[in-house]
Amino acid sequence: MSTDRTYCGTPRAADAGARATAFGWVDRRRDHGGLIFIDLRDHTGILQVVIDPNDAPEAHRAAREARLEWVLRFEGMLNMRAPENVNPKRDTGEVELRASECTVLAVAKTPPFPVNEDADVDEQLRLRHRYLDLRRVRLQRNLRARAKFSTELRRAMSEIGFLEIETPMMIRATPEGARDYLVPSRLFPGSFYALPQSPQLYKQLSMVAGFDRYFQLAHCMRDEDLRADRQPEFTQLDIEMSFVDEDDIFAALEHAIPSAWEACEFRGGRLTVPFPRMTWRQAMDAYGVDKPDTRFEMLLSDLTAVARTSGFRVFAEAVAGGGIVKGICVKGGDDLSRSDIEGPLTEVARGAKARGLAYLWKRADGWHGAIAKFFAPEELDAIGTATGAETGDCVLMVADRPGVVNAALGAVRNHLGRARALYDDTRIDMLWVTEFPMFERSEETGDIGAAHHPFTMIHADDLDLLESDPLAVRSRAYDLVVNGREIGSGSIRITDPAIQQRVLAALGIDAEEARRKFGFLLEAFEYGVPPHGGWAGGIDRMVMEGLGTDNIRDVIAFPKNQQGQEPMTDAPAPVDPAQLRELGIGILPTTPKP
RNA sequence: GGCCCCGUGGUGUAGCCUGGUCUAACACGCCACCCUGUCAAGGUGGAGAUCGUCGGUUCAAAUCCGAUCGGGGUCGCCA
Repeated sequence: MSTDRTYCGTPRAADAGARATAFGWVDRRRDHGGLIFIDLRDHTGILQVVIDPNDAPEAHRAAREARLEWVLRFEGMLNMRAPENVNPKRDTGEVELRASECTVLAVAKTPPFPVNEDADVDEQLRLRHRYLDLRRVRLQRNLRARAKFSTELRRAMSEIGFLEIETPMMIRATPEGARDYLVPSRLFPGSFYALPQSPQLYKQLSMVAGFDRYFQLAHCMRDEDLRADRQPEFTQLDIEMSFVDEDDIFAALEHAIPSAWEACEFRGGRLTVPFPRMTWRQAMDAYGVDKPDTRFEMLLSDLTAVARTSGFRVFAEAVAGGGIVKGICVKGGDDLSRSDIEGPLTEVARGAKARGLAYLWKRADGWHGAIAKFFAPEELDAIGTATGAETGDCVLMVADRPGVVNAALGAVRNHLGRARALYDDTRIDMLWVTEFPMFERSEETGDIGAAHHPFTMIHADDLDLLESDPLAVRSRAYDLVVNGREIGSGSIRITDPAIQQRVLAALGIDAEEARRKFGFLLEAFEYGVPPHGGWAGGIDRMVMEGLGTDNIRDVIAFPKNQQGQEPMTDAPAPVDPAQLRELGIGILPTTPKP
């Protein structure tokens, strides 16, 4: 049926004069009573078909019945259009197919939303008819871009000696990390597989097996609440390498990601390699966040010294209580009104738990603002010097615990960057953030947990702090950050059993528990483990960034909604009781709402 | 679980703040007829909405109040 098929988007002036057969969906029809024009659409584009009742009465009869989204086959002659009929808005606008035959391959109901235009439609409805949504130009483009990105990543990884190894989808539940999706075992009632949150342990075992350079476009599942950039199942570029340090891993990714990125012409962009590096400490100090958006300046400055001795009690008391004071300088911020600052900006700062936002304007005649009177002239000068404020600028300050100060100013900085358009939207800043802390304390429980994971190697200089001051220990974990978003993370792993044991001890995991949870990994390491490290990054998020969309569902063919349901197939759904019985599973009665 | 936003014909919106003139408007789509060079074709006519649901206030509710359901965003969560 498809021999000699002419794709709708392809014919050009040079093709005129040939017979052609085209297949596609009706994008639009214009029925003049006599002549009928049908815009025939496939994934390559749109071709105008003319059906003239004098030439082809049969075809005309068929075309008269046709409606939007019907599937048609046309046979005819590709003709040049008369000059006055050329449509310059369309790639195929110089030609048209003069139909001799028209075959209706399928009729279509009136679609529930327009397929032939990029209208905003309720997302639930789009998901219910995802096949129609995917038929639209935008998702066609997104998913084709994604496929190309994946293909190019595979090609680039293979090119530098990486081997793609598939790891299992049904594995042992991991005790740490996100909530697992469970799969019941029929042969072992009461026992469960888990779907992988990542192939972490398998890829490390591949290193023990001597595979040396592993990669996979790995599907991962995590049963956590969803966000605009988070789906319960997602795809990672997952890599692991033996006999390497950070430089080798960065170099591999600085080959693969830019190759794929540039092949896809994402944001017209070439990427500059190597990607800049910054330690976690530098990121926190200067940007207030561990995923800095380096597309614009407005760095955080430390004002603790000035604040300590100032007459502004809010500042002085914060410092006396062990807190810090930092500020950012908003260039040209003289246009920020008191209500701008006390309204939206303070709201942003409060969102990060800050109690308020202090502000000073530097004008030609000196410093202004409600708190200016609490500072001595030399203190104001010091603030100006530290923040780099000049006449016409505004300084915003927060005093609190270091964590709150950084988070609040970091959030205000990002907000202002966006609101004041401080960067060029086509710009792509990729950077490595290195030397993350090894441990962090849970706000809720107060317990110490692994910031990355328990197999992350300790920074060589900090080994001695492992027992005395674990929270000060730096790890050899790193993130890749793009325009202020984290898209992936990795680490050099621990392969020294003594260090591993000390890390587990710091986490409060004793030898017995360790054997129970990760015994197979620790045992494998006893048989000759190469030093190794790796990284994993979200393909979905990279493609989002590349295409400039904020919604992860726009780069996934069949995504779930925010409740984790798929409205098209209506999953999840109850199953037959017999199926449950076979698995030895009973359903508890749901707790009635009070 | 908390907070914020949204819910009006098939689709997208207006109307809601300031209740009555809403017997709910507009565009697209749909149906019929007319129309031989359009390309967001055009013309004429038509069908299609108890305004998410329930309750309350009122002489009167799309409009005000409460609850609830659905969707989205976000915080928690995501080693």
